[in-house]
Amino acid sequence: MEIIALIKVKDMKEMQTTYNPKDFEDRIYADWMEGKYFHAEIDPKKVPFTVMMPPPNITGQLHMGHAMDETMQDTVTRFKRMQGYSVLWLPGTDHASLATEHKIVEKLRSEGTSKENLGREEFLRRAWAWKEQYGGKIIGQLKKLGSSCDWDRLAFTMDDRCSKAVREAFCRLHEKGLIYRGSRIINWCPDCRTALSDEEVAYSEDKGSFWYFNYPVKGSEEFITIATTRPETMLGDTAVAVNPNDERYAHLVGKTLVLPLVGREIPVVADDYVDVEFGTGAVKITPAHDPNDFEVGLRHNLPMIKVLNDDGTVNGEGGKFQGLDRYEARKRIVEEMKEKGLLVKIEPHTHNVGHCHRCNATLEPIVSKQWFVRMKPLAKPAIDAVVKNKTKFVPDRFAKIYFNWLENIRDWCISRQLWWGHRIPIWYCTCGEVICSRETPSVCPKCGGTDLKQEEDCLDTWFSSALWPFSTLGWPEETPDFKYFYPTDVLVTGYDIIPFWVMRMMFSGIEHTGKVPFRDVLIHGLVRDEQGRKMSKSLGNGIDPLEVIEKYGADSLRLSLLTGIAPGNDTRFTDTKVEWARNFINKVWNASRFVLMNAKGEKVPKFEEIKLQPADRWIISRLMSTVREVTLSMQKYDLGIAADKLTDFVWEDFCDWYIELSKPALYGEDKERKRAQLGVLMYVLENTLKLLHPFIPFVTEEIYGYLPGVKGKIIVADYPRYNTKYSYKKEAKAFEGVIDLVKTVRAMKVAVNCPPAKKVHLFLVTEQKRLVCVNKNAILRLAGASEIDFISDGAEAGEKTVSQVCELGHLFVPLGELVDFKEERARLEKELERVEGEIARAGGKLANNNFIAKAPKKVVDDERAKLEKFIDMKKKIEKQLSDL
RNA sequence: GGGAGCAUAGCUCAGUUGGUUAGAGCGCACGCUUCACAUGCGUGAGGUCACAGGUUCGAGCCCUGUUGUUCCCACCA
Repeated sequence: MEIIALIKVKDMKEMQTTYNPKDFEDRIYADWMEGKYFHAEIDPKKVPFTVMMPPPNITGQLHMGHAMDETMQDTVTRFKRMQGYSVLWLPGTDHASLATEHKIVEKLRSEGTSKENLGREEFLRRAWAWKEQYGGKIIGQLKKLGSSCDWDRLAFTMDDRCSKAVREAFCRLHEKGLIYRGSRIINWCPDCRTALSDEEVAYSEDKGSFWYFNYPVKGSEEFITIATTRPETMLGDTAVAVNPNDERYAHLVGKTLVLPLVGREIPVVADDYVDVEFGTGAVKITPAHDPNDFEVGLRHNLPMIKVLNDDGTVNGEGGKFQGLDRYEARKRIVEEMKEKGLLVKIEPHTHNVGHCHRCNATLEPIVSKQWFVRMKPLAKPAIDAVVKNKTKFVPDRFAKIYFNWLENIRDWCISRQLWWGHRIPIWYCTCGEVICSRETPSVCPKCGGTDLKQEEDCLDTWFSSALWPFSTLGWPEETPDFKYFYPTDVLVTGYDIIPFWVMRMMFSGIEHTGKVPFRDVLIHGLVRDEQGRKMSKSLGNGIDPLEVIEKYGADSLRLSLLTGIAPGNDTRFTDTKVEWARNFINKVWNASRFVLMNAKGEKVPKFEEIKLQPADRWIISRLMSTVREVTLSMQKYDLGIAADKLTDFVWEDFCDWYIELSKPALYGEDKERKRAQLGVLMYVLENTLKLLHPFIPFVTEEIYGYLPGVKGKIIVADYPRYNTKYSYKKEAKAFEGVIDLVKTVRAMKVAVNCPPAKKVHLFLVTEQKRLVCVNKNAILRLAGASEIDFISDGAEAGEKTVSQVCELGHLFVPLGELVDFKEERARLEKELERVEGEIARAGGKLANNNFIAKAPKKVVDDERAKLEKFIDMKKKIEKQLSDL
């Protein structure tokens, strides 16, 4: 027997009796950093595997949703790294233009100043300081979680790399005519004072009112009654529309109205857009402040009168209402209309109102000159790529959501009236020339003038995020990184981000690089609170991942986030789940400790040279099928299933059974057998740790360090491979009989209230004598028995026995005074009833010719075997009943 | 109005391409100071898989419909 190692175990005293993550998590992470294990190397001999971290906003700190997102990515990348891929997980943060600027503006306000006071330059200086502070905080949190990302390639959406890519992408789109500037109705946030894209609007059902106003018809006593939810916009009315088929108003079409309070003369127009059934069937038309009215205005060539300033106050068009806030103006207008007798009625009305997804202010649709990306030509290839499976959604139902968005997409408003962000690379010359340039131009190419002014606006933050999969790799340069790592392999993100980001990366990647940016999109759900509510600031129900790490350790947090989850489904975060995870890891810790303690000072043989016993083959077989199942699940990104299979194996098979089964040998006299036993324990432990590592990296690395004969770190160890040589299917199946026997004895003892400590004598009618003999000591120990004897008939077990049919045969246990014949009879009868039910079920199936003819042979054979087994059981139980 | 999800044990959820007697955790009951672990061990109770049809030899799983529920999108001023 070859000796692989004298136990090197750092003194076992170092391993505490309970798992204490604080002892090692930070140290382990530092070791990984030190060893540069996260750094991705361009290695032509390896296959690259690339994941781009969705860059967290620098607005604050990581929440539970991030924790899950990052854990999933880390688990996948660690798995792939161990499988031998050249793994790049590229981390970064997002400047989050609007969100960050909003926060800084708020902060300035609390300091009694404003961004206007500071000026653009000083404001940007502050913003960069903010970035340093919060960006750094986020990175610290990612490290706490155990994220194995390549910090050498850390990116920021406004760093030089990304900025260069943004300018390139903008200019290319502009040159192709896919970016234009125009006056359109856009969503305007009067608080943030910027335009927003359609995707950034959050609608909510708000309670409001419906005001009915009379507009007098010019040169007549007649009125036309309109209804509105936003009276203040009447200042900008340039028509009233009715449905062309509406007989009530047919005579008024073409007539002129006098707009109350303003005095402007406006026409009555006929337009299909108007719903006869709704309101009064007459709609005031404010083309400058309503998207539908805007369209009506275009069709009827109506003037557009903008009545609101950027901050939501009434402008000069509003006459005496000028300068009032929109809501104050609303109040005054209603009052005046009432005074003039033009207010017909007010009805309560609930309607969907758009809010700024950042500051929640009620948005105003406003006509404004903005920059847009023409979406139709870009959407098409992005749809095709998913149709053709070049990019796959996991689970695939999210492809539908993606299609839904792209098929109904409107042009993307990309300009923001903000300072923090990528400034649009457009310059205006006094001669009227508009220059789009990658570099800051010094002269106008048209007139040669040098008085060039750069566009004040910034780009939507998602414009730069859209380039993330390749801008971070150096695009537009054909850098070695770009060539090796792009396209990326999988994008991991939540379903709520599909319209903002996934979709935009898709069309941007295809447009700019000619390739889809990622092969798979792994979509996960939201992390909710214990009651299933979304975690939010306003509810105050958010749980800080760092607090959980502080209390339970990062591994526990990670495992709790990955167990019991199904792809794409929301999950609830509960304390009991983390506790379960902590308990599980403690189990791993103690099982390891047990193996190592027993191995201390022993010469442990190589696994390959051990003569395996049935129990050994059983655990090896279980290990192998676990390796296979876990690997398959991981490859399909079924992390929840993989975690379940793995934890089941570790806790039940390895800890509850195999370790217990191994004790007689470990405590026995036979030194050789003891060493062999240790060899198997060590082998299973080592492989188990490797399988667990992607999920709970810290503790597995820590324990790995204690293993004898192991060199290097587990983070770069080879992932276990399924080996058919060790599948031992038949033997493992046979061994299940031993387990069943032990369980049967235990259950019998409990059934008759036999004290667990009382050793019983077992009598067994079986054909598997050898299997039982080999495992005799383990059986006696686990079942709490004193002796086991083979008999050929139950009578040999004596009087006052209880019996039970089990997989290995028929078990009899004399229990003397404990046996209550009445109870025993009842128990057997209940068992008989169950078995008869099974016989009826299986028999019925087999009596069906269609089943025999159409079901696969294996299914039929299994059913036959089952029937035989139950018939045999029935006979034995009946005999036992008659013997009683 | 359009789309998607969910409905399985008291609670929270798994359930891989349809195929043994539908699983887990927590909780519950009973019993264990068994020399790795009480963050533990053992045994157990608990489910007409929302409802109604259909396809199939066979349905928790596939199809149709119904009900309840959650979410996304669109939106009537």
